[in-house]
Amino acid sequence: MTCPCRVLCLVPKPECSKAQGQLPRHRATGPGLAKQVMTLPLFSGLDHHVLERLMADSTALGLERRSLLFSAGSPADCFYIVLDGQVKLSALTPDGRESIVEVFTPVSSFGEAAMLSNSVFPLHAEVIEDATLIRVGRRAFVATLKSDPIVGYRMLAGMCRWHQRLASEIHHLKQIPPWQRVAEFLLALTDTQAGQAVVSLPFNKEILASRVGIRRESLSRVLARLRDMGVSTEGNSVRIDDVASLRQRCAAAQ
Amino acid sequence: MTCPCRVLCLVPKPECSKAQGQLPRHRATGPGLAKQVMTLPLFSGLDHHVLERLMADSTALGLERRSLLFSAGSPADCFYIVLDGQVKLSALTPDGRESIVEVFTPVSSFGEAAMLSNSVFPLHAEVIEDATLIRVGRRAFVATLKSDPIVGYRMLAGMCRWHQRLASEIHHLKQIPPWQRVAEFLLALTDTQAGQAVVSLPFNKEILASRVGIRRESLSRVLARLRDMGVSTEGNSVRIDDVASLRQRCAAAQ
DNA sequence: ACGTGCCCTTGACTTTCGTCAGGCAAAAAG
DNA sequence: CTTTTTGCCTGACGAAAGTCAAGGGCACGT
Repeated sequence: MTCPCRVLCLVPKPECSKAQGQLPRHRATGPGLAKQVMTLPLFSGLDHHVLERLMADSTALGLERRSLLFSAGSPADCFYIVLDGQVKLSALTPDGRESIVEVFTPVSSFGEAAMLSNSVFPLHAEVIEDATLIRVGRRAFVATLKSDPIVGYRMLAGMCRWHQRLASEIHHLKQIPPWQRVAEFLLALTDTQAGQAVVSLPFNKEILASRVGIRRESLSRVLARLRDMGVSTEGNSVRIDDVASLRQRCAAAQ
Repeated sequence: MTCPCRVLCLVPKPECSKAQGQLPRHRATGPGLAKQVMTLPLFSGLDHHVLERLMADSTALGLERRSLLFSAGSPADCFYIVLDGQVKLSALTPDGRESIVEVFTPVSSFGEAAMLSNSVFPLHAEVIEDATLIRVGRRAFVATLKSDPIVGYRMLAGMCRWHQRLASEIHHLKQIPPWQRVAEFLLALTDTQAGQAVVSLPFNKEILASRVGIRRESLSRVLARLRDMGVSTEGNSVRIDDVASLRQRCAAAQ
């Protein structure tokens, strides 16, 4: 279902009659929501009022698991921001198997590429965990972008930083062995620098395996092997006995 | 050595006293050069005069093999366009081994990310085949970018397309077995849809191996295996006996 | 209570990749 | 002309990932 509050009011104003807190299942509203959105690489460093102009014809969506957002080939007249839940982008291989390209968790965005290129979505997008999304319409976004040079500049810089991340992931996939990718993934989930840490996996192991580029059976084996290094898993929660030592092993091995 | 023509004149004007044809070992000059530069995703769809403003304080470089363009950590006050030759971007792993992140061949650009992010280069850049480059200075580029909204918009779209390419490469590395990545790399080098095709490798096999994410020994074995599928290699040239059939095998296997 | 589907794990087996080592040919350097 | 370097191939071996198959634990609905 579509959120009753069709037009987003990121920053409530006196003349705004839209009720706040209507985003289904989502905690932040108003300024809090804006703050979350600003953490996106695309929007980093932009002013509130610019953000409002960019998202002038955006709508909020509450979607249930298995909803199809769009499929490959459909026209890209918007892009999406994930506030809650999870959305999976996948491609269908020629023989009909599905290959998960990416999973988006809060707070992230996807589809800008297709929208700005004025083309169609190249992938399927499916909600895999009941989600709250913002659907950012093309018109206002592009209009704002064209009217203010600084906006484009900031967004460009943000995209560039994101590119570095992608490039480094490519580097990882090529040079780092799977067990280490798993270990580093786990380490990236915690802020603690030494001693023990407990992290909870942001998604199930099927998808985690896909993220690091191995089969789920292999992931099981890797996790079994990591047990010898003081990493114990139980359901969604993972306990790392000695963060520093694991970090060191990763650095040393490679 | 630095090109004697320090300031680029993409489109020669009456008052421009710089001699044309001074770019070492490079064929195109003036309008031809501009045409080449415009093929970059970053510049796609921009006008000539905008291009000139963007590149106002750019210089041409002729560099020999093994020249170090920049190393990780040095301030990013420019980016580079490869007109001729090859430049390798690499990282040094903790144990001192080198890992090649990317190789840039004509016509491509690199370093925009670091420059626009106002930070430092994260990688080493080394010329691996005598090269002709354009060094695009930060000042004029950013100034133009900030003054003209359309420029930023176009560049953003270009970056987004590039982003799709990176994302798809990540997908490949995760889901496609090495021999198939090699096969698809070869197939991507030719336009022919059926029958025989002869392609020449754009770089040596050490680097090709690095591109597809395997060791050079493995590449040798893969190429040996591909021989059974009608792919014969001899030095830099590769002959594919039946393009269509190889394509089909790639599609079927996965 | 029972069946069903989902998620995860494990074992046995196959395939492949990485590593170490050796060797060959052509080009470059002495 | 000899030596060195460079690029490439190949064999042997071990480690590791993929594949196939089976089974356990758990939540769910009936």
